[in-house]
Amino acid sequence: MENLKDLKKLALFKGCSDQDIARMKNCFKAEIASFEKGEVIINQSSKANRVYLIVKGEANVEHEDMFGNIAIILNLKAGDFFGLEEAYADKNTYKDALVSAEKSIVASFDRQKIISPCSNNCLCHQILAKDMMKMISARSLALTDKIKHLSQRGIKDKVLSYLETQSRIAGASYFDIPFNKTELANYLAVERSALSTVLGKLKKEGTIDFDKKRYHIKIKKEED
Amino acid sequence: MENLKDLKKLALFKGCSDQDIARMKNCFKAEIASFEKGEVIINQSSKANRVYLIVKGEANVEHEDMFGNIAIILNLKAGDFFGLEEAYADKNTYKDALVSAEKSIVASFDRQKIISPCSNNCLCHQILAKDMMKMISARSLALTDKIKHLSQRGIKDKVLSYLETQSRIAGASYFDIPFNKTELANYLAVERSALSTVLGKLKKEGTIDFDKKRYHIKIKKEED
DNA sequence: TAAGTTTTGTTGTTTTTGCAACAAATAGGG
DNA sequence: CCCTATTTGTTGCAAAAACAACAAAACTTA
Repeated sequence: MENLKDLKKLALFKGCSDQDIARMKNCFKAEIASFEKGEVIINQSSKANRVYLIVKGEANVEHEDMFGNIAIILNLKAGDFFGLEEAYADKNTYKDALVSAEKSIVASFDRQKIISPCSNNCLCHQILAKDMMKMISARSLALTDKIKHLSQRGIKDKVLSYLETQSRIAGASYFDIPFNKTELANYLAVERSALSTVLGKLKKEGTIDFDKKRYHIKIKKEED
Repeated sequence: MENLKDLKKLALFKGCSDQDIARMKNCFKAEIASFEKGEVIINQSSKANRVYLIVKGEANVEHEDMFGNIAIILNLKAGDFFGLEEAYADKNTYKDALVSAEKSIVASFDRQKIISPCSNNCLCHQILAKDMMKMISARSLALTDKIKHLSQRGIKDKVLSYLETQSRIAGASYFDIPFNKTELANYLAVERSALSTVLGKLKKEGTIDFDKKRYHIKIKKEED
């Protein structure tokens, strides 16, 4: 199984030997599958009995509301989990779907095995537990960030809030974002065409510049 | 310290004896303080070296953006934590403020002590660790819910999304929400007066009814 | 490179929201 | 019970966003 080397690339398993990983795969009843862009990895409202790990590629957590509108809740990259929260919080269905955003490899594990302490106490299972805690916390903070963007009045403030955060994360005024314009509109929960108009205005004003997925904040609004 | 009996009321300490709690208070370098409505418990951007537990009353996690607008990110009740995510994710400043929403009692603990395993392994410290995991996960799911509401286009859809979720949580078509109209407008990140108008329209239409903080969903929109 | 598909930009119309100012209702305190 | 502060509802106006429909550009791939 050559997927093993993809697993080993993840920071999550940095201290683990091949044997460790093989044992954990067995211990967690791991399964690995690959998906094409746009393929649904797990459906909204389905039974939450496994935990998913993005091994390679990207996937989006998406929510479809009662009118059929789809919102991208979160963009997951290699090393990110889906379904961990449901496992720990004892929820038995997923409220959102997981959709492959590009060609991806996804591992899944038995939910119960993941959250309970390991019987044959392998060295890195403890580390894994701590890492998962860290990841859930980080995700929670990321969600808070997204709420901050969505709480802005108006598209202009929303997009600037988002871009400033991305800029801060990148530590530079030039940075790439993981969304194209359509996806960004979904992420910010605004009309794509309206977003396009606002972006064009900001570019003309000289506040920002962008090309494809690369952005540049030229004028940073000063804090009060 | 009569606050001890408030602590004991929390589900968090359900299995713990007085001695257990006393020992943990010592072990975690606990401090307890009370706050009036509107009082700031912890300021946005301050050093994240403690973890806060709402012992009694309610507090809101609030974020002030660069223009001075304040958004209520989350409403915390007795038993809820603030700052746990920062502790686990190794962030050293809080991105949001914690503000007492009514008369409240808040305990705080040493961040490092909370996230590392207990030296004198008290029975319930392990349980506590698992409970915290559960709470962080539950919060993450709550944030996802909020994102779902904020992602709705228009105030009408936002408020209906929120009310339906509250109804589902309550398991009834009649339910109380923890916000007054002004707070609800903040939570949903919309103009208070516009929200008022929309609520009035929904009431007149016969879709919902409400009085004070009690709401009733009369007509449930069918799924597609 | 030509054809088809996807993404992005543009524009005009309609609807909704934000905003501001004010009035009515409610809650809280002496 | 009255006074005051807070909350809630209302209205008109201006601004912004949703929506729809289309055009241009960019990316695929045969």
